Amino acid sequence: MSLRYALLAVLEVDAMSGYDLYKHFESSVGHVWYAPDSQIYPELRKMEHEGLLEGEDVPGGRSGTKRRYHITEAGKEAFAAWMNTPIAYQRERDPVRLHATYMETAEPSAARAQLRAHIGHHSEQIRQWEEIVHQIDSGTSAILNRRLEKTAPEDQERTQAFKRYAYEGLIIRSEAEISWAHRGLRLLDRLYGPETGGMTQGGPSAAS
Amino acid sequence: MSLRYALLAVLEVDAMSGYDLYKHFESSVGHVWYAPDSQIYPELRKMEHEGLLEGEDVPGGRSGTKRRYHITEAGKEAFAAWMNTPIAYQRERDPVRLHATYMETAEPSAARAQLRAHIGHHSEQIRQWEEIVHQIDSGTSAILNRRLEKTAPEDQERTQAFKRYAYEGLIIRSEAEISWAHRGLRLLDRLYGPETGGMTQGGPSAAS
DNA sequence: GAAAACATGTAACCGGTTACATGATTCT
DNA sequence: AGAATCATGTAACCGGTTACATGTTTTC
Repeated sequence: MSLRYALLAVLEVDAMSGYDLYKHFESSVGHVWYAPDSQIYPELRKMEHEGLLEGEDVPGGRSGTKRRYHITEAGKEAFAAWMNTPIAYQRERDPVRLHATYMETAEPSAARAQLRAHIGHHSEQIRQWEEIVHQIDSGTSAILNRRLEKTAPEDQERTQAFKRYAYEGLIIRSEAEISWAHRGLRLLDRLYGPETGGMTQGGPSAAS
Repeated sequence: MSLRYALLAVLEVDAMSGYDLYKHFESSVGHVWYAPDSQIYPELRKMEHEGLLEGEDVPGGRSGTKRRYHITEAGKEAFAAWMNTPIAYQRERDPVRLHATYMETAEPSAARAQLRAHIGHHSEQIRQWEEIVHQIDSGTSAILNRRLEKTAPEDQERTQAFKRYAYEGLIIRSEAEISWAHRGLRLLDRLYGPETGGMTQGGPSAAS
């Protein structure tokens, strides 16, 4: 249900085609709300039908025409209403914790691999997000700059601050995951003994 | 896709009816993987059809008969295979961060309410989970004890340790959310000034 | 006598995933 | 000439949500 608000958020800055939005999602909003093209196109049509957007065929694109959507007053209102409405919390459905709950039934090597993959995944995520935080701080984020151009000067600091704040949240979350996974690796060492039969010596030396 | 593994995990300890499982989900696995009864009943039928479970009508229940499912060898294998397979990470879809990204467009009071609700929600979660951790530690968790009865003595410590570990993960996660939300409240104070027009004085006094 | 718990479902719907389809254009 | 990019979709499927339906039995 959030896809449409992600789309509205982007379209508040600029009118765009479905393809533009799809590309946009790969680099900006997509970091917090992924959507494939096959979901974006029908959703745009639906939103147009509901009066949140207006589309017009412009002859710009490579192949004849493309459909450019711009946000309507109703669309702006819908977005503002969503922003001022508290989020409804979903009930827990956490595959990682479900898996961990029964780890005694897994092979220790598979459990270790799982936790290492968890660390790897979240480390990579943090790396990406920190890059973006850096771009936000240094004013080198093309997408944010585009948005700031359309923002009243007195609101620019806030716009920037909240973008940064959202990415900080992602980073904090992933850091918590990593520290939990390290704890899990130590637990595995305690319960099954330190890993045996490594291929090479000189693995991670004692570093807390 | 994880529902069936949650069901298999429970049925490894004991044969049960759909209703038993539904009740069970409210108190144990449901903490990491919620499922409503309307999803459990058809899934059990499906799993029976696929040979992971076998069901028999037993005349026990209040109203005539009930269908009791027990896990088959194929079911045990499917669960073991799942346990030894790394989890596939889903692409980001994070309503809280999506919301935070555009917080400059919300009314400051709504943004504050949002973050306070976030803190409230996760505080309550932590409270519940810590209670369970305490039950695990003190050996007063009926469900865990039931499982431990069926566990080989040399595996009991591990079983207990991983249950605790999973709940620790939930707690760590929520703690990270709370600290992020506090940071957000401080950010709101900085950007809009401290909250005005409170109804009562003597709100939260300076406590870090 | 009413409410809660036992017991099991169906049906409509929604959001999201994966795969397939098509065709032009621009870059290498 | 072939690959990548532009551009837009459809269709089948899956997992999950919400609401509705039904009837018994136990507890207050």
